[in-house]
Amino acid sequence: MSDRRAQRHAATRQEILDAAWNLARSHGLTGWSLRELAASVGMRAPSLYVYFDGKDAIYDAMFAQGYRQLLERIGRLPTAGEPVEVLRGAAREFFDFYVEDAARHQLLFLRVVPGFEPSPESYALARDVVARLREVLADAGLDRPEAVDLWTALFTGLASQQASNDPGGDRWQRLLDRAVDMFVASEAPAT
Amino acid sequence: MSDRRAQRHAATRQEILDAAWNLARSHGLTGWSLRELAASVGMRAPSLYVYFDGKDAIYDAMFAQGYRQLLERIGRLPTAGEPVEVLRGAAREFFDFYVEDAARHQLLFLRVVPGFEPSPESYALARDVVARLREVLADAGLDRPEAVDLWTALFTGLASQQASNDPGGDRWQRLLDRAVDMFVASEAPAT
DNA sequence: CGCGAGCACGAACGATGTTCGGAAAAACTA
DNA sequence: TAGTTTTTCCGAACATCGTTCGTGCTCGCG
Repeated sequence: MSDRRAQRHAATRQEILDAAWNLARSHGLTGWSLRELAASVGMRAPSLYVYFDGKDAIYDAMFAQGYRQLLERIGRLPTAGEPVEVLRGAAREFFDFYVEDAARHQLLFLRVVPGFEPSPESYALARDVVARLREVLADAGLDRPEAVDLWTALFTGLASQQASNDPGGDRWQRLLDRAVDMFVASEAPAT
Repeated sequence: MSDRRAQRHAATRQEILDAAWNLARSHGLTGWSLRELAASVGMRAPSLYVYFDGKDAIYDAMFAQGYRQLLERIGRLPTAGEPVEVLRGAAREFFDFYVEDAARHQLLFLRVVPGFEPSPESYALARDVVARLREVLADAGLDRPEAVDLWTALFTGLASQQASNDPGGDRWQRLLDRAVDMFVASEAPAT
């Protein structure tokens, strides 16, 4: 029952989400209003409350969608091969994901939206990403518990810097490889 | 001439800034209004425009003040001694500064305030910090140009994680030392 | 047909940052 | 001291924001 309705419901929800992403990319993650978003899908602001409980619920859906995208990308990462090459591939994948959409990076990894806290269900997706990353690092020989913390801190910070600094050619590529070298070097000769 | 006036002016500006920091610490960096801030210093909102051009100007003054504090702290860092110990001291100083005031960390290193861009004069202070950090790292043997980028990315990221995760005893201390080890290890045996 | 559920809207509320004009107070000048 | 100018402060108001309420509208189903 109510199949048609549920389908139309979901479709329009996705249209609103897509429009919200477009606004976030063009006007900044928090630089758009519900009235603008509604207008961009041919509605008025109150009608959005049929599909979402409020603006924070929209951010929450975007948060979940972003982490689902990341989960899919790192799920395709090859874990076999030379460890340092595996790590370089992972580093590049993370960095690209961070950099290719500044608004998404701010929503997922920085805490840019003033009142917003992700829901438990959305936050679980974020923890899935950390778990998957831990697998990748462990397969490459980085099995210490703090490796994943250092890794995420480093690459989140690097991506933030790239967003605010000038893109100096292949500078970031070299920086990435050097960061991976740092990880590998710290693992090899230590205790 | 107009000494008395200028002095009172500056004093009240500082009172407003202090009250803004208190509000930022208790209600969140963006969780306060001009009306609240004015009330906390015995004024009404429009009167704040005598001392600041608007809310962003207040954020800008806070931004400059925060970087002046950091500049003073890292200016006192000892640069003589065993390199790894110098680096550990610097790491601890940076991390402590980041962590001891979450609102300040968000204002200075993350881009949490929606419309705010620091003024050129305030941004120059941020570049002074980077320059000073470059000196410290170079004195300790880390003189590659990308060292400072990796350093700031790593510690900004670690501080952000600490702010959102649970404080697990001396876990962060070990993480810091391990990060410094990573830097030193990457410098010693490489090219 | 009638009816109930889902959808969309206008109007409005409280709160926000900001502007304007005028009143009070302070500082300076003669 | 008296007059004038500058500085400080505030009430009122504006546009915009997220959000709520009440009301129609349009379907599909009996």
